[in-house]
Amino acid sequence: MPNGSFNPNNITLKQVRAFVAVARSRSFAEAAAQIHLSQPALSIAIKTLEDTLGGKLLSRTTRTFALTPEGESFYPTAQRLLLEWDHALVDLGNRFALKTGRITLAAMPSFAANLMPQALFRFRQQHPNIRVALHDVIAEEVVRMVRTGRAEIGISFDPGQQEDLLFTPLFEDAFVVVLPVGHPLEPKAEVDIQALGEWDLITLQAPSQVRELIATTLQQNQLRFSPALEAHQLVTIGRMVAKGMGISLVPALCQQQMCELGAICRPLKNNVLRRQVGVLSRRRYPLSAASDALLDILVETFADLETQASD
Amino acid sequence: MPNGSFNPNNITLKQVRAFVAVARSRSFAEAAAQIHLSQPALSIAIKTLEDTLGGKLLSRTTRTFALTPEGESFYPTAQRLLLEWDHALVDLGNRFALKTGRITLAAMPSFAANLMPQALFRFRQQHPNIRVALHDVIAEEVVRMVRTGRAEIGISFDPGQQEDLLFTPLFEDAFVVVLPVGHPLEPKAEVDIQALGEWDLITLQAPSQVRELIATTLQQNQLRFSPALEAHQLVTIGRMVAKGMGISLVPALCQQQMCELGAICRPLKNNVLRRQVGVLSRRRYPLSAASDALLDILVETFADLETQASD
DNA sequence: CGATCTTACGGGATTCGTAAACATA
DNA sequence: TATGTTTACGAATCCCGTAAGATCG
Repeated sequence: MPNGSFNPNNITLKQVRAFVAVARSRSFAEAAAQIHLSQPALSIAIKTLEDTLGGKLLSRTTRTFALTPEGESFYPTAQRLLLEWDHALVDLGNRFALKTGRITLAAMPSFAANLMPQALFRFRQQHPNIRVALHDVIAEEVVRMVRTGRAEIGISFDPGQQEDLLFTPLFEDAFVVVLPVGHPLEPKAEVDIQALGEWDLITLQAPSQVRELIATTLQQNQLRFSPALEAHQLVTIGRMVAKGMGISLVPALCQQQMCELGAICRPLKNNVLRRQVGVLSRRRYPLSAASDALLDILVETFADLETQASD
Repeated sequence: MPNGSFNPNNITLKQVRAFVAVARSRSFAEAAAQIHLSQPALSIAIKTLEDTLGGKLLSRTTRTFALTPEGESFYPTAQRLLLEWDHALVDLGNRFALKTGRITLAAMPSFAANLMPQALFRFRQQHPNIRVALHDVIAEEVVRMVRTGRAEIGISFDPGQQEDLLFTPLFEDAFVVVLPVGHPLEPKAEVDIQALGEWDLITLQAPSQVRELIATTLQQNQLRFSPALEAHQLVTIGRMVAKGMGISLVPALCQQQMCELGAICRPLKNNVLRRQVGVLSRRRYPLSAASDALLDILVETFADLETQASD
């Protein structure tokens, strides 16, 4: 009588859904309507399921209906598992549809403070239910976080060719000179890097690529790199410059921030100090749908951005 | 690009099994072999699943393999739910195959003590992994337990036509007279019911169908039913008879038990006191596969059993 | 006799495997 | 270039819906 081969692999979710529908409504006809199936189709689905299992789940005649003890014990289990399936699958669908999800990203402070807000604003307008955790850390830490997977994507300067990292360039950021109001260099539209030697330089304290880049570039121009003052935060540097304690070099990204702190920015002649800014991600580790969408927005918003100094 | 209609109902267990296999083995080829599918078939299964969900679960090229974040988060869930399904389905299959299960049955004491053991022995020989709980209670309680579902099947006298109960007759049990050794009636091969009036009668104390049946039958034969002694247990009655304190009437089922207690049994002339013994179950409540099997064995073992008194 | 489930059967969609094309390290 | 995945396509299977049949109360 039984099909012979009992194999749980052959059992279909549809069959179990059919069983649960029948068990719930206690009627084939009603259940068939509920799951959008003709009565005979449902009948066969149940029969096939029973044959595969090797016994009856329901005892039905034209006028009476009952679950067998086996059906009775399977019913709540089936119901629970179907619910869990649906929950898992719907959740997955929602992630792909960007209706839920979570992004962890890292960005260097200059970007995080000055450009990220507008990108995140657009992103959250389009996908209000995706949570975003933004880590604003120095460029080196951005790289580290992406490399170790603590951040899915990161924004930093180009870390160069890396076996395990992928860099998507956004734009080139030129460094600008930060001056106090009334500084002798203020009248110039552009500042020659050679002119910097005369003034006290204020730089970032921590060892960083930015600091290295400045040091290297100055040395390439026969200037000594001997910072008069050092600080950790851009804000501090801006304030010190504004107070007339010296001049500084910062990414053009920070120019508005510097102005707000009371300093003045001037571009370097020939853009002699510049660095590629872009999005970092892990090679061979695909992005989540949400991060992918954010990446799109970042590219769309900032690709080929002009970062020239201006008042 | 996506299929358009996201519907968890369309997702197949087979597809999820395919995904889990690929995620586990990190290779389409190996996974295909594991689940007995050709590589292309598996490829399509994954693709269909991804299309239905609306996004990628795996990122694969010919040389690299990785789960997407969505796939990564779905993998353990899918694995767990598949395991739970298999467990539930295998358990169900085992019940139908009588490799596991549990029966609760009730039987009146005369049957439970005298005939049930051999039936259960056969049953457990055939199905050693099915647990059996036997309630030996008086016939009325058997009926009550079956009626309320506390026992799936019961063995008792025919309770008569009942709306909610089904009675499967096994055999007819004739009552026998129980005498002490050396009693004046001992020489007779059969005892006329009229002869009983001269002796003290020992009966069951509790109100029961058996007691009622005896009372009614005696009265129909113009005899008074006034038990000299009453007891609760058959054993007690047997002992009292053996001691010469009176005679008794018990189902022929108990005859061996009575003999062992030192009493003697004689049939009643014309089998004037008899009752149908059979299996009780609930109408409209199908039996479990296990109970069904036990019912088969009961019928096979005891149908049309001869219960005549003999030494 | 009426309501309800099951069987019969033809059409359509799905799924499979083989073979060829394709893509990446 | 070699390995592993995807596309192409014909064949087999499965699944569904309509219509007729069976069954129990």
